[in-house]
Amino acid sequence: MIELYELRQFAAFGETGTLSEAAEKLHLSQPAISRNMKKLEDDMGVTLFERSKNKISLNDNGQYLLELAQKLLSDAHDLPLKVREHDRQKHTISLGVCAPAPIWRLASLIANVFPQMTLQTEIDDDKRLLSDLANGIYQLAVLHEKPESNNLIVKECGRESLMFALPKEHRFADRKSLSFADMDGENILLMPNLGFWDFVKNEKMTKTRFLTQSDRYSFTELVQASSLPCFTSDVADKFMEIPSGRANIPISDSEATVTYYLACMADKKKTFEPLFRVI
Amino acid sequence: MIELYELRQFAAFGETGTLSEAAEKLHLSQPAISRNMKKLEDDMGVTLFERSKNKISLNDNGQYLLELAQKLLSDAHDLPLKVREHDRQKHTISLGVCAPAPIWRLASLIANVFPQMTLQTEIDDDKRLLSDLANGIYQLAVLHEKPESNNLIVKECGRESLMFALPKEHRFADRKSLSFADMDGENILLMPNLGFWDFVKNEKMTKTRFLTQSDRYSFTELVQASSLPCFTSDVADKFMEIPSGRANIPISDSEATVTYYLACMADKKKTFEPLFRVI
DNA sequence: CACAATTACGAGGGTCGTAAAAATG
DNA sequence: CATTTTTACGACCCTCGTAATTGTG
Repeated sequence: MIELYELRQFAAFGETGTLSEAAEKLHLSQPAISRNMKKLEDDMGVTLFERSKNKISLNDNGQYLLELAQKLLSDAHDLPLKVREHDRQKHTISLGVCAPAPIWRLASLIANVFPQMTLQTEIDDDKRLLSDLANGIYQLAVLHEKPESNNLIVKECGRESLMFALPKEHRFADRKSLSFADMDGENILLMPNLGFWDFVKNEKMTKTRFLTQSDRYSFTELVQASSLPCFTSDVADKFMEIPSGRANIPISDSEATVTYYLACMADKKKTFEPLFRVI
Repeated sequence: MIELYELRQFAAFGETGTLSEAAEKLHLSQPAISRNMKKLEDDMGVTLFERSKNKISLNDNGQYLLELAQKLLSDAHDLPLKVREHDRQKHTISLGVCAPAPIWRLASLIANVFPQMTLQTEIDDDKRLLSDLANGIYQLAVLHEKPESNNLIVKECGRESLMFALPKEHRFADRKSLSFADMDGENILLMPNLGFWDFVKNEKMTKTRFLTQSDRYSFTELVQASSLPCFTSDVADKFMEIPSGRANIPISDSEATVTYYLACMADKKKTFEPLFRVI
């Protein structure tokens, strides 16, 4: 019977070129490797080595076995990792979202309903969210358009209205509302990874120069220090620490207000029913 | 370190359902399996079993590991077989042919030029022969159309002219030549696996009813006993035992005479040069 | 009470290391 | 003569088996 330790030694030899180095690599003695290579050769039933009196090297069969052995050893190495990953998946809920805001409320709800589970969130677009929900990468997804599929369980989970956060001295600071067009062309601070909200940047405010700052902490610092407009929303206003001294002006465009929908596959209805009930 | 013997025991348990049966299957004692399953579980770092006091079964992780382990064990099992097959390939020349006739002469030539090699032949159509030649399944191929590719070494290796072998009492037995059309509609004995010659059956003699007999010995028996026409060729006439008492009538159609071409990949020119020289 | 799993302990196989020999450049 | 492989021999690890224990249907 072939055992992995033999293949490990064989691979070590194949990678080092001499029995001595292989032995050193594996913290074994040369004779041990020498013996086991003979045994391996015997088990394989064909020659694996070119042997001269004080030199040994792989022949064609050996080269071939080396490839196979490396593949097998790699698979064997991954085995515990895969099983642990499989186990970990059982204790994590993977949530895909189309924008950051829905996470804030859902995170605490999920933590309450499934106290022993850890939450893993990822931002992606609606299309990918739906397909990755179907193939099991996500157990839950938050979309901004109500999906029409009868193997999904769907429930509204909040709305969000985008606003401009303007410094008091801004010329529009006392407006009751603004449109995207009103502000288009200004320099605006922007936090990236806004999910589907990126469409504003790409479609509604094409003339605007956006200054992005990826780190969330740095971003709030920047907002405090700067006199540039930035975005906020009613949801952000409730859940996040808002830069003081700014006027939050609602955005009049219909696209600035969205409804979020939480979805899971129908076959997981029972699992997530407790969550859907408290939303 | 995980070893295969542990996975073998785990797989045996997974397939039998109880430690006792697994032990019996592997000719081991239950305690041995019990211990090793604990060790395996320990090495994996997650629980693999549902344990009650006198019942043990796979949990979800265990089920998952079972799949992975079976795959790995299967790969490990194949390892010596693959290496032996690889070794065998070094001692065999694989020859693809488009029809049986070229084999007869080539077989003895190859045996003379490469005495230590064994010859393996297979019949296939020209298209497959060329692609399988390129991807290394064949080292040599015999085609009936001269291939135009500059990474091939090609040389003519004989011609073959198809003939009808008619019993003396057949109405055409004293003809000097016949066309496919002349004989179309008769009942004809046919040996299958004729390679590209099948086009005759499929295109030239569509009205004919062919009686096939796959075994070569039975076929010659049948030919002796029967008074039905059959095919032969000038090459077959030279190399095979020909049914006596038959008239061999050449076929006048141009398609009934072909030239065969032996080909190998250009990078094997040196290997097969001795063979090409004697053709 | 038959059957399954676990625990405890001793036996044995096989893998390892040390030492020595042989061969090479 | 340093380096490498192979052979020989003894030690020890580790896996196995037997026997006993516990628990279940």
